Formats: sequence, structure tokens, C-alpha cells
Amino acid sequence: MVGLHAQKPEHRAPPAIFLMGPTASGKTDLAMSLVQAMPCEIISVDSAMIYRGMDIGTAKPSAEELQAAPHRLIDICDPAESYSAADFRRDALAEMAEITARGRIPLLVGGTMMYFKALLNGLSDLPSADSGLRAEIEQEAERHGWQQLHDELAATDPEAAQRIHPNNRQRLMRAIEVIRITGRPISELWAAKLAESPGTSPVRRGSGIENYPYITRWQADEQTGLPYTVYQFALAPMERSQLHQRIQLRFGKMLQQGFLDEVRALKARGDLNTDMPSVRCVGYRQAWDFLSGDIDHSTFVERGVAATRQLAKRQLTWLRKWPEVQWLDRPDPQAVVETLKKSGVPSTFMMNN
RNA sequence: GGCGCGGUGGCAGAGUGGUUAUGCAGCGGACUGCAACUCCGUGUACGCCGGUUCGAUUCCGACCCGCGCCU
Repeated sequence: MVGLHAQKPEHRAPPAIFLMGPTASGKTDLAMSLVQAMPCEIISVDSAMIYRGMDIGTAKPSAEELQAAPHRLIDICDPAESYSAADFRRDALAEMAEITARGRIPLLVGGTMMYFKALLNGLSDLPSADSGLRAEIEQEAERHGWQQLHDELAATDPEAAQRIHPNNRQRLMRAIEVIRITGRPISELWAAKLAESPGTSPVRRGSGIENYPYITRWQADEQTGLPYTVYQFALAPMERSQLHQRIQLRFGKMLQQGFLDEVRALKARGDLNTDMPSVRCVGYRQAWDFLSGDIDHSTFVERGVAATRQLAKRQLTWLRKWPEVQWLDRPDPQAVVETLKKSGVPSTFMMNN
């Protein structure tokens, strides 16, 4: 394939499309249509679909759909593993670079807003999680109480203490973890990223992108520091009640498709537990409780559906304040194509093959 | 028809003569390495009418509705 970028050496970063939206809004449908309409390749942005063996409950695209439109970053982890926003950023950048190098457009589709944010805005240079240290911190908390840990944080890093509620153990633990590993206040490390002026270093070292000559020639986007021109879309029905309806319907379908058998199989492995991110996923956690005999079937369904609604609400909270998104109230590929054309995406990108 | 018990916010469920029960759901929000996570905020609701009282969701009476028993 002739390098489209080489033919049209504008000093503009190559395109990338973000397709975001709450659960059950029809993102997969729209992505499938877009793959038909233009030369793009899908990268999943979903913290649950990364897990192998978790297909029904995560609403993973079907085998036929995956055949027609391969999704990257799906089925990349065992349910016993955990995966972080930093992992995602690294992997997504590598996949984007590869797709772009082939003259195609990366289409990032999903609902894990934290991953989108990490990709778009980057992350500070922080150490990754240390399970040993976390266990230690947890023990201390059991002895002295979480409040005391928060007091401790307030003494050494008042800014972080102010931003993290004392009840938010997970984030409190993370802050203390980082401080103990680096010996520096976490708020200082957060600030370090903001100081780095965006746009000046188009290629992030270690991202994998520097291996692709097509890309290194472009300026990074001024806003994000990403070496892509990002077009962002948010898909969600206008009416919340409509989304609730879809969620309810879809949960019922999942049950018919054997969702409980899927969870039964996970449970039967014997090495998974409810502290793991995989088992904490919406629906799975409630199914786990049901299969353990802690709740009855109707409670399971009720709580599973409610948890999904709550997920959708949190996703919408992210999206509402998201800058520069175009909202779509239904999975209409034409609307996306039109926007891209108007935005000056080269027409060679608009025709498939 | 008679007797008994009960009617509390969308649901569940305490309670009191005058100061917010609470839980769940819903809604709003935060969120830089577990993010489909984690966390924060948010509702004077007491069946109806009358009476007692400075004051009634709480006491008294009638009525309506539900459940149970009796004829």
C-alpha cells in the first residue's frame, strides 16, 4: 500500500477516531458500520473485554463480528491478572502506530473513560502498583484505622489529602504507596506532568511510536501531546430512560445466552475471587454472589441491572465535561463520516480500499 | 356485618407529642497504574376527615383501603 501520509505530507498529525459512550448505547454497532465505510481498524477501550472467558457479560462482539472487524486489545488478559490505565496507554499507542503505519485510521471504541483520558492526556511518571507494599499498608490501616493514614497523608502531602476523601481507601492507598516508593509527595509528581509543555515532544519515548517514520514527521497535537489528530464522538440516547430500557433488555439477553454458565466456569477455576478486577465487573460480581448462595435470583437480576445503570451514569458524568466531543444520539455512521470530511480528513481515508 | 391487626418518601423498614432514622433504587458529582473500580453529595415521607393540645406522623373518634379471624 502506498503511504497516504507520504503522498500528502501536511504537517498535521494523522487522524484517529475516538468513539466513546455509556454501556449499551450501541458503540459496537456503530463501529462495525464505520469499518465498512472507511479504512479504519478497531482498538477496544474497555477494561472488561480485555479478559478471556468473559464474553457474554461484557457484551463482547460476537465471533462473526470479530471476524468482520477485528478488535485489538480484546482477550489480552487472564481473569486472574490486572491491567492498568498505564498498560492500556502503552498498548493502545503501539496499536495506533501500527494501524497508522499501514495507512489506516485507528478507531478507538469503548466506555472506559479513564483509559481514554490516560491516552489523551498522558499520565505522570509514577511507579506501578506494588502488591507487597499494598498489603503492608492495609495491615497498618487495620491496626490504626484508615483515618490515621489519611492524617498521615495530610501531614506530608496536604494537597493530595485534600483531593482524596478519607473514606476512599483505594485512592488513599495509592497515594501512600507512591509516596513510600518515590519518597516524594504524589501531588508533586502529578504536577510534573502538567509542567511538561504539550506539543513540544511529538513522540513520547517508549511509546513505540518512534519506530514508525510516518508518524515522527508530524507535530503532536497541541492540546494533547498525542501525535494524532483526534476526532471524538460520544454516542448516547438523548433520553436516559431509553438507555435504561436497553440495559434491562440486554441483561435479559445475556441471561438467555448463558451468562450464568460463563460465571460458573470462572468460579469453578477456584483461583479467582471478588477482590480481583475481573470478578468486580458489573454483572459478574452479582452473579458471583448469586452462585455463592448469598442472594436469590431475582435480587441478582435486580442488582445486576442497577449496577449497569450506575456504570452508565458514571460514564456519562465523564462525557458531560469532556472537551471537544461531538454527540450522537444514535449509531449513525453517516454523521461520523460527514464530520470527518468537514474536518478535512483526506478523502483517500473516506473510501474503503 | 362483627372482632383484631396494619396503612410511613419509588421500594424496604425503624421511630417519636415539638430537634434529620436508616438501607436500596433514582438523581448530581469526583476520579493519574484495580476504573465495569473506589468514593462524595442529595428527599421533613408519615391513608383521609375531625377532635384534644401552645404544638400531632405520633393521643382520641369517624371514614377509606389491605390482611386475618368470626357469624
